[in-house]
Amino acid sequence: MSGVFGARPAAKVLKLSVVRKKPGKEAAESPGAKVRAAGLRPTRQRVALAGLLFREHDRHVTAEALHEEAAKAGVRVSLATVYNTLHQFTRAGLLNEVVVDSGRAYFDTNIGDHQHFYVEENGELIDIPGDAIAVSNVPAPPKGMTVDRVDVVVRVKRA
Amino acid sequence: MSGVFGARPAAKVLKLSVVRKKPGKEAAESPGAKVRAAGLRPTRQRVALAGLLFREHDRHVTAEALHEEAAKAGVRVSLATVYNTLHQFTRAGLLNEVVVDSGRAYFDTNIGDHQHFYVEENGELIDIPGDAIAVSNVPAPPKGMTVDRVDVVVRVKRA
DNA sequence: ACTTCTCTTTTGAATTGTTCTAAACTGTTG
DNA sequence: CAACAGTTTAGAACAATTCAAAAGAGAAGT
Repeated sequence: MSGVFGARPAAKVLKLSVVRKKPGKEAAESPGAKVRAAGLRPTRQRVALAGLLFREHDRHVTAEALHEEAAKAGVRVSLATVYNTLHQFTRAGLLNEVVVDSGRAYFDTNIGDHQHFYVEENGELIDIPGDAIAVSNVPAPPKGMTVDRVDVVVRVKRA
Repeated sequence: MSGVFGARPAAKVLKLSVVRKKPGKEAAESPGAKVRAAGLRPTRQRVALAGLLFREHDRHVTAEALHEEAAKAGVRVSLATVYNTLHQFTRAGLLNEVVVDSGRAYFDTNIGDHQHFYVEENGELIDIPGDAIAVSNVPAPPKGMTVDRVDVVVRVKRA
């Protein structure tokens, strides 16, 4: 693989390097700022992944999918790094892990309190607005335990 | 707008209940009968596994765990058969698959509508009485889709 | 710019949980 | 009890994820 900088047509490189701005406060936090705010070094791959992830507010990705997406965007990142990064972001509170399928992990850029529709047929995840669903009467957790969070998954299928 | 649960009109609060405890005839059904009733040949291994599984009313097992348990009980069954059997029982409505962890599948002998506490720390699953939790205002599923079921997982951790 | 220190990334192997395959086996029926 | 279809088995194959060792790259100091 050739070096990232220098040996490539300008268009591709530009897309990535233009993200370099420091003055003033951006309306939307820049990827770099987000990474830094999470207490992580803003490395090329973390910033790039953050850029892809937080472009939209409600994204649901698997590690594989993000890895592919990065590749298509011309970002060279190993799959292991994608996994590492997703977990680090999750630990840092930038992402939410959603469990809907034993077999693959989904990560959600929406970290607010909300729930999901899950279409098993094609593995699609759809957000349910946070204030839509209400769960009541959750019983007290077992002794010595506290509720970490309540996940609601509405499994849907073709009518 | 609450086009809840497919064709159900105007229901606002979903009671996730239907605790299905048969009053009189509890363990009346023999393992063999259960297997047969499910339309499966009562082979030695299926009957043995059914015997282990349905001894208690609320059991949560993984394939590995059941396989080990069988071994300890002196039943010689291959892991593949355990997997096959668990899936067949699930398809036949004798078991419920519970998704709480991307990585392993749990099977529950309680087939009534109910929910779970999940202790991530040790992978323990604890039943929440079926009529305890209520979920309200589930929005209408995407076009052409119907709600298959609503899963609620209360993740708990050491206080 | 150069060094050094530490944190990151990478590649590929290793693990884990689950499914597949082909051959051997066993209920059931005639 | 023969014959067939349904089952089981061991092990290979798989998919998703993690691990390990070595190379690479920020950050800070000089």
